[in-house]
Amino acid sequence: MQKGEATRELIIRTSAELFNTRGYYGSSMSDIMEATGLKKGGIYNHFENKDEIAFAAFDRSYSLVLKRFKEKLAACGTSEEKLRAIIEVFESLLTTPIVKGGCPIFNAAVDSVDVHHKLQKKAKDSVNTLLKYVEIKVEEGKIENEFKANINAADFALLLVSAMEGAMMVSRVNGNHVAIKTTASIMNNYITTQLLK
Amino acid sequence: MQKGEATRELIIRTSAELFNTRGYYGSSMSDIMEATGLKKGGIYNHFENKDEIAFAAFDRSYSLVLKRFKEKLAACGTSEEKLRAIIEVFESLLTTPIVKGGCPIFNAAVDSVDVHHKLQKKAKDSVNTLLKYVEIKVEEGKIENEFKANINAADFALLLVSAMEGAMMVSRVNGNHVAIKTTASIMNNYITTQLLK
DNA sequence: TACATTTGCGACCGATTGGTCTTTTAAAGA
DNA sequence: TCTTTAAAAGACCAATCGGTCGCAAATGTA
Repeated sequence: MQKGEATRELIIRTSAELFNTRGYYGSSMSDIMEATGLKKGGIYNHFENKDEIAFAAFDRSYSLVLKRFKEKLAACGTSEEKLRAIIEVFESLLTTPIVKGGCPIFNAAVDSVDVHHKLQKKAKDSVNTLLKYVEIKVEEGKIENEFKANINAADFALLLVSAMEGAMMVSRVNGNHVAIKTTASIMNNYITTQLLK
Repeated sequence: MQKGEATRELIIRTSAELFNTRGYYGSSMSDIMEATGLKKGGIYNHFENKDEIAFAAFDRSYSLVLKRFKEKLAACGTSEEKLRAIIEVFESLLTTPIVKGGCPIFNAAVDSVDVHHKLQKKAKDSVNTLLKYVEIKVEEGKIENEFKANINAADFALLLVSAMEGAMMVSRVNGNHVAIKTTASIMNNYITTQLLK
């Protein structure tokens, strides 16, 4: 009764990486079999179908990303520190990955758009939750009088997330960390010159 | 001897849209057959295999994107106008698409990373060409004395492209144009306050 | 140890994948 | 118009896709 749970988690952990690097259609059941070392029956004993594996894998990746954000930010005092920590976490998704292949949230979004309604719904909700999360941190900084009162929290959140995610794509395709690190430093500078009072 | 060329172009045009919306593995030969109205023989008469179709489709999309940039910018006088035109073109990739599904360059990059070496190479080169293209426009603006001398052209190009591409992903997954339009306006504002002398 | 239950194996399934090849059809050139 | 050449059709192929199921092995319980 606990062996099964361990196997289930092995499948989720393993396939999360597959899906995040190769995408939904790029990852076959055979790939999952090979990566886990299990055979068909061993996998379908724990999941109804491929979709259920993908959902479970996404849920795991998503919650781990959120967890990393929350843990990093828990150690921060000021809102400025929190925003800089957010940038650090984005960067860390490439440099010390939770799941290989960059940001699981955006990867799932790109991967699912127009081809997998249910996964797209999940990805969409997650993207917007992430945006809202950042927005709230900016809003808090305004309330705390750290940030200028006239800046638009939602707009800045969108810029920050878009820029970091876009830069992650550039870094991935180039196979190095130049773009993500450069963009991190640009955004940090933006905070200094535009946000701080 | 010219009918064949028309068919070839039909295949490229049709499959470019398929690949850009559903990705390489998400688009099957059957999909291409259905979308073009041709049968197997009619397609393989013009292309050796699926890869060759994907390459031709990408090349077409890529050159059309570059063409749109160049045409838009040709109508511009100042470097400021050119940068704002670049932002407009990014926005237009969603609002009045060359190929449905957003930016073909970044889509191909995301789609191919870790799964399709040859396509990734093409996408990588294209991404970096695009970055360099923007960088040069910024550099020109510095030379013309329109932009501040101390700004880093490559950095700004990276920020602009990353932010617009990231925002396009957000817009696509949300099924509206809010994110891309907002980011366009943010970047335009950035030009006004940070770049211009 | 004996038994019940969970877990995993692997042969098997129909459908679909990318791709080949021969035949038919249609378009060009003389 | 007649012939040559190009283009399209579609039957066919092996391999792989996601998925099922009966059975054996391992595990947990008494």
